[in-house]
Amino acid sequence: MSVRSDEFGVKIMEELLSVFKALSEETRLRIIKLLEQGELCVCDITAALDMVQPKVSFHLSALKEAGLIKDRKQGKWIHYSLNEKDLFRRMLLLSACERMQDSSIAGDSKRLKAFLRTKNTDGKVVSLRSKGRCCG
Amino acid sequence: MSVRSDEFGVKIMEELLSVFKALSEETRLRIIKLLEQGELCVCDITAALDMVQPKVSFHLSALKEAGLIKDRKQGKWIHYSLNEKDLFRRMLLLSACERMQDSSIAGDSKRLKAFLRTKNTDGKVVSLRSKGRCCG
DNA sequence: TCCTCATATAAACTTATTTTTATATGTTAT
DNA sequence: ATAACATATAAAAATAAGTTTATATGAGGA
Repeated sequence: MSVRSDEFGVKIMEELLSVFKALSEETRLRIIKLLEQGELCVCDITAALDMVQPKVSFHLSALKEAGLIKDRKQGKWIHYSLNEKDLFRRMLLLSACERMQDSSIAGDSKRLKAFLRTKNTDGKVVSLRSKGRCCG
Repeated sequence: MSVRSDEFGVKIMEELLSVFKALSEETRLRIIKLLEQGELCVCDITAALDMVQPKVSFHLSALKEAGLIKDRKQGKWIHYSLNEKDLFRRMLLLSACERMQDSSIAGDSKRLKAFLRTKNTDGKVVSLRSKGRCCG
């Protein structure tokens, strides 16, 4: 039982724990459910959940730390999306999302859609590469 | 959106959370890994983990509450085992156990085996229905 | 350059979870 | 009946996680 193999073991356990911990909080599950529909930036998620932005950032960082989501920087914005690279995480994300098809999170999706509408109809056409405003 | 369906949704979310929360603690993952080998009573697990008994009971109750393990009373003893009824939980238990094949938990299994040996060789034959001592 | 926006980070605070220690409950052996 | 044992539970103490409020950073636009 070498030091090296012990450290390897500890890492595996810590990784496993960080994934389950990330999934064991309601806000984070709601974020995951929102991201099921595709890439979203922080202000989208903040609007959908109707929460203050640092709170959302806090949870996004836990999810990212656990390897469940990834981010993509684009100018001022950071777009988050589900991390589909790893099969284990993918399975967890899928089965969690599958279970969350209920009315308790319907409001999130509703608010998201409303917010995305205002983003695209405030006079400026917002394309993927646009430099316009992100939040209405 | 009736009250009934809201309550239903809340229950689903809470159930999902309780399962992930149960899996997001190291002691509990170690217990699950031990139970992979089969039914164990509290004193077995306590010896294997080298922890105080109320701590083990505390974590067992969290796992049971989440539906991940079940118990069976037999005289003075309570035997715990993985709950294989539900497919989702079964998948989680399996994939968690699969990942825990490392040296950081090898000691648990080693201590368990040593403890089980003393249980069966302290002069009394301990059968399944035995009324003898459980702990050496 | 200066201002605004999107997001992150830090510090103080609040809440939740875990651990410990002590004790209760129920079972079997004497 | 009494004692020993296996386990649970409760209360207090310790630790961890989440929330809030304020501020920092870095990118565009004016």
